[in-house]
Amino acid sequence: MRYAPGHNEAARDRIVDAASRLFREDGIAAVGLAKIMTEADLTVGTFYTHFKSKEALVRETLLRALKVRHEELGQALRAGDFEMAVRAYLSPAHRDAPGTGCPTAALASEVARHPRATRLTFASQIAPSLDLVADCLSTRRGGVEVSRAEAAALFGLLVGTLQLARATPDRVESDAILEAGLRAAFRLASSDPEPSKSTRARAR
Amino acid sequence: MRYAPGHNEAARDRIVDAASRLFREDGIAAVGLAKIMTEADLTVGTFYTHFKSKEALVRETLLRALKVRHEELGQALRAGDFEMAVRAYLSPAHRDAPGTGCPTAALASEVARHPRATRLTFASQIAPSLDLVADCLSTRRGGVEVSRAEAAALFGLLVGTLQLARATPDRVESDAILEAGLRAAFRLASSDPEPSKSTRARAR
DNA sequence: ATTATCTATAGATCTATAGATAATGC
DNA sequence: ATTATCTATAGATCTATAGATAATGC
Repeated sequence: MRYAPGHNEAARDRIVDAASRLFREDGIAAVGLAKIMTEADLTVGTFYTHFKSKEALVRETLLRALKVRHEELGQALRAGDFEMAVRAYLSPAHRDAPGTGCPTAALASEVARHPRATRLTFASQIAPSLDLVADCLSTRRGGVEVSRAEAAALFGLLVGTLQLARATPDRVESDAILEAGLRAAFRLASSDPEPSKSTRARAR
Repeated sequence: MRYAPGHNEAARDRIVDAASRLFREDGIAAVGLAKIMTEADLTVGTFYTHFKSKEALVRETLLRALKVRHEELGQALRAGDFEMAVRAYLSPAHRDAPGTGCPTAALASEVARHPRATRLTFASQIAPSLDLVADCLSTRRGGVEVSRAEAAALFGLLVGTLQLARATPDRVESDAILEAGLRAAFRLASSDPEPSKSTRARAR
């Protein structure tokens, strides 16, 4: 080790932090390495002493951003504040700050088009968060078993609703979507039983 | 008019059709005009006799793809087949065919980063579909008024869940997400009342 | 001596434009 | 005569690499 200890790690961290924010703000395909390296106060050439390829950086940013999110979710849920966590997710503040917000809402559809290795990284990192949500749902519903997939459906609601709110140019309508998403999320998370066949038939 | 009547329109249609599919499959930023024009059996230079810019083409593809989707949704709902429409949306077939599938699931997060004109096109085209869904929900819930935003929350569930299923590399887990999404969608669409405060309190 | 950085560049691609060519109706 | 097409190219950007330079520990 010749440069000061931690020098390499510090530079690498700056690259990941810049990429993590830029990818979420502008999309992975739309952000070039030059922009990332400039934000990290380095020149482009240095990139490849830290990462094998842009795709390796993508995996690293997903890894780190999803880990950070998982920690925050764990804290919120251990505090018993499921409703607060959902409210924060579907808040105007989150909608307006994609760069520091949920990586899934910002990048899921793009990740779906990336190589299998990247999708595996993504899936392995959201799994623990989904399990936390599943446990939380299970408790709220009085102990009934809740699968990871069922947690994914609730998460899907949050992700999709946030995306629609972000794509909606009218602020008032966008706010209304966030609030309707909140009500729907609480309904899904509630302990109410599935609707019976007779109730559904009557509703037609 | 000197070329055969309809010549211009036919070429323009081929461009929009190719772009519409490619954008949904690979993302807008990831698809170049050269690829689109090759798929349309033309050379790049011709692009600008049909569109002012790539962004104008993006607006046109959103316009057309969302119109097609709206017609299909209208047919399904007029046939009274809300459940079938939801099943088709969260089907493995739809998950595996993004190029001809829902433009919102494929492109919403990217559209959110595009210029206001593009977002306005997007919003104005999904609005009628959301209104159809709102009417359908209203009927299913016995006539209670349902807002466009509430329909957007249900739509958000479908969009987000489909995206998660697409990003999930494990086929079995991906299928499970689609099925959990279905159950959640039917629950949101049901006539069951909102959970009461006491029920929610008990669930903790 | 080692290693992270720099400059410089390769080679491909991107959006967009200019000017020549080909296809048609008047 | 008009217009959609073609070829060719400008100028910027993209990912990635090569080789020189600077920063440190031994």
